Amino acid sequence: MQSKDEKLAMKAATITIRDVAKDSGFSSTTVSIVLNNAPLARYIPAVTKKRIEQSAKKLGYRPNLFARSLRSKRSHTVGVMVFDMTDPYCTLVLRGIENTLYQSSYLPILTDVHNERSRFERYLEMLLDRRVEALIVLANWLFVDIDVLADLEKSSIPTAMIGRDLRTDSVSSVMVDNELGAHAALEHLYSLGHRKIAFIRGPKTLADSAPRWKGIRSFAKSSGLEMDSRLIVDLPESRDPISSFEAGYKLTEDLLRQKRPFTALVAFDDMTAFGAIRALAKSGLRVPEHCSVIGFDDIAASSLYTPSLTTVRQPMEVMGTMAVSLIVDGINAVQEKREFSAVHRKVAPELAVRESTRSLF
Amino acid sequence: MQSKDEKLAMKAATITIRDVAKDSGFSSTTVSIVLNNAPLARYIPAVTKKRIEQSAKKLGYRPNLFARSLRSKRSHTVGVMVFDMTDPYCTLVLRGIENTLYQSSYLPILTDVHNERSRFERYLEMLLDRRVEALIVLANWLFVDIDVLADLEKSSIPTAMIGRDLRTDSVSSVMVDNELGAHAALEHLYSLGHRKIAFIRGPKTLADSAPRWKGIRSFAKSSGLEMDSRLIVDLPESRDPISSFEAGYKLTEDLLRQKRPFTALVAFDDMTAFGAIRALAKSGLRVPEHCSVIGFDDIAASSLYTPSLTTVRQPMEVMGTMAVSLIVDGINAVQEKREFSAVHRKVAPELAVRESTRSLF
DNA sequence: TCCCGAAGTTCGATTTAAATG
DNA sequence: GCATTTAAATCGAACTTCGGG
Repeated sequence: MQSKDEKLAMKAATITIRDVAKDSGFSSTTVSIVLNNAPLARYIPAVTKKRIEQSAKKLGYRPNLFARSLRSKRSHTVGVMVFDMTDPYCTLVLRGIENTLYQSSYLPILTDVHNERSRFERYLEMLLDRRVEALIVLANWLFVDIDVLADLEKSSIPTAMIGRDLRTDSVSSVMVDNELGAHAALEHLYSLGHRKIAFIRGPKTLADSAPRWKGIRSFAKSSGLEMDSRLIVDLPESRDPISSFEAGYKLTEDLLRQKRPFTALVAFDDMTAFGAIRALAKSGLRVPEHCSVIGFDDIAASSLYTPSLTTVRQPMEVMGTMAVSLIVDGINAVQEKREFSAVHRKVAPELAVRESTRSLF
Repeated sequence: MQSKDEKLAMKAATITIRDVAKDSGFSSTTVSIVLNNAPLARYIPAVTKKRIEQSAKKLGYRPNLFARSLRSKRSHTVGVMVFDMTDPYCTLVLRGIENTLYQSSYLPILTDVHNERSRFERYLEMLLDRRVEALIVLANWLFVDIDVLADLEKSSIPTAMIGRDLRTDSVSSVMVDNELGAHAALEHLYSLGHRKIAFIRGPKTLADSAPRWKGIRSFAKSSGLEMDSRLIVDLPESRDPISSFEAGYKLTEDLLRQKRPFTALVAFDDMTAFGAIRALAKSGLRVPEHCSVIGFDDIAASSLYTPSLTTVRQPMEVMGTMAVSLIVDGINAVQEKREFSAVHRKVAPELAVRESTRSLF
């Protein structure tokens, strides 16, 4: 009894292909062929097509995507896994992802892993259950975790990772060239006449730390710059990106207490730079008058800071776009049963010179 | 020929309920009942259950959600529409949404409308086609747009809007109490001894502007504070939240040029405050030594700024959580065929006193 | 009536195979 | 054989109905 009423109500609310068939006077097969412009549509006369299209529009027909996906095994959906949404680094990358996906008519399912293994696994399962056609992993601030990669590999759908370079041929990656960026940062300070330079390096376990330091070393070597090991400190390991602000503050205080003069400071990233600037200010040191500071990333806040922060910009929006185009290629390859192998892209950063560094000349 | 091979390959890759039925020796009906722990499962002996569960686990069975959704008409998915993803205001709200959704096993589909009508409409259509069970709209920095509301209303699924107060009983809303917040901001400055105060108001067309100004007026009236109309300026209308930084900078320069002294400045939001601080610095005025500055929102950058920004905090994560719990209630009501009407929540902001304001006493 | 299990229908669209003139 | 159209099978799970003990 109730079910009869329901059915009527449903019919009123949701128009199926059969309703269009009935209204137009053709079979649902023909309607499907016409509306999807399938190969067979070649044989269908224009009048028929018009009649069907009019009925569809009149009734406001919208195909049921569950039914369609059930048959086609496609979801037109992409899973996006972010390791920490509150990291300011994410925002622009996400916009790049969203924007490019939009153009390809895919929809992103966004998950935030909170840097937790269990969340990662549960989310991965949920996404796979929903048959996302590809995966984009934003591995900002992620510590070495081989297992994560293994989980990803066995998922066997096109996957791109942003922010880590990998040596796999199953997972693509998009990375900034950390070495180049750090090299450019130090070169910038050197060209402004700075010779006594302090360094706050990244946490040892963070993938970005080593290449950035390598870039620093390489410039120092080629220019003959002497580095004072007492002016080199390391960020502690932490799961929380905000903590690099606090650590930057504390480490800068430590540096100042040593009374070894320095005229410039290279921070591991922008957050660390902000912490350093705060510590300098607390000691009555102004940036850039008393000390130049340079960061890395160019998060949104950096250009808003007073002084605005000189930094090495990661082209985040572009990186998001690149990741999407990689996985879209992957999806197409899968669709056409072609082989495809992972691609590893390293993008060049760009020096953003602003107010926090000044020339000594 | 190819299809035969395909079928075999598929069978190997994707295990259906029938495979479990075959393996366990029971019918697919029984398997379904057991694995879903349906009401009828009461009657099924433990041995049978165990056998079926073991088969399912052994084969790695995962139910096909398309098929399930097709029958149940449920997607376990929620659409999230953000008007501008790059607005720093979004991040924490999104985390609140994600986090709460996670606990209810819903997945968010994130869309970024870029403040464009056409994108809004296309995305709304896409989300509805995917049968999202509810909608959360993050209407930060959105200008009055009646049509948007109308579109939302006719979608007839539970909808919550964050950042706008509405007078509808079809769309719920979660808002900060702007009036209270602005009142508290001015009260704070007044209690520190400030009497000559400049104001940068929000754009006239932005919904938040009027109530915030009302809060200012109400405190001024009750305390007898005199306001100098030449120290009151308005942000221009713009689609881009970053622009409030630039406008804040420019307007503060204008204020300073007037040579009418002021010891404190109330900015419409944190971005505006950052712009103001930059302009003050350019004129050699230090914050808070020469001028106190207070913002509104408490975006992530505010506590990282030097000086750290005193501001009125919107409990953004909580607001995200509230929106989710409203729409989850809505979903449950729909499921149980209960009536439900929109709820309008106004949450109290909290004054975050930091370094950018100081006492004159 | 209670317990256990299976056959068959349904959800809505796509596709194959086949039937018309 | 050709243009035009359609009945029937399919995708995978869930639910309704029914039968035997």
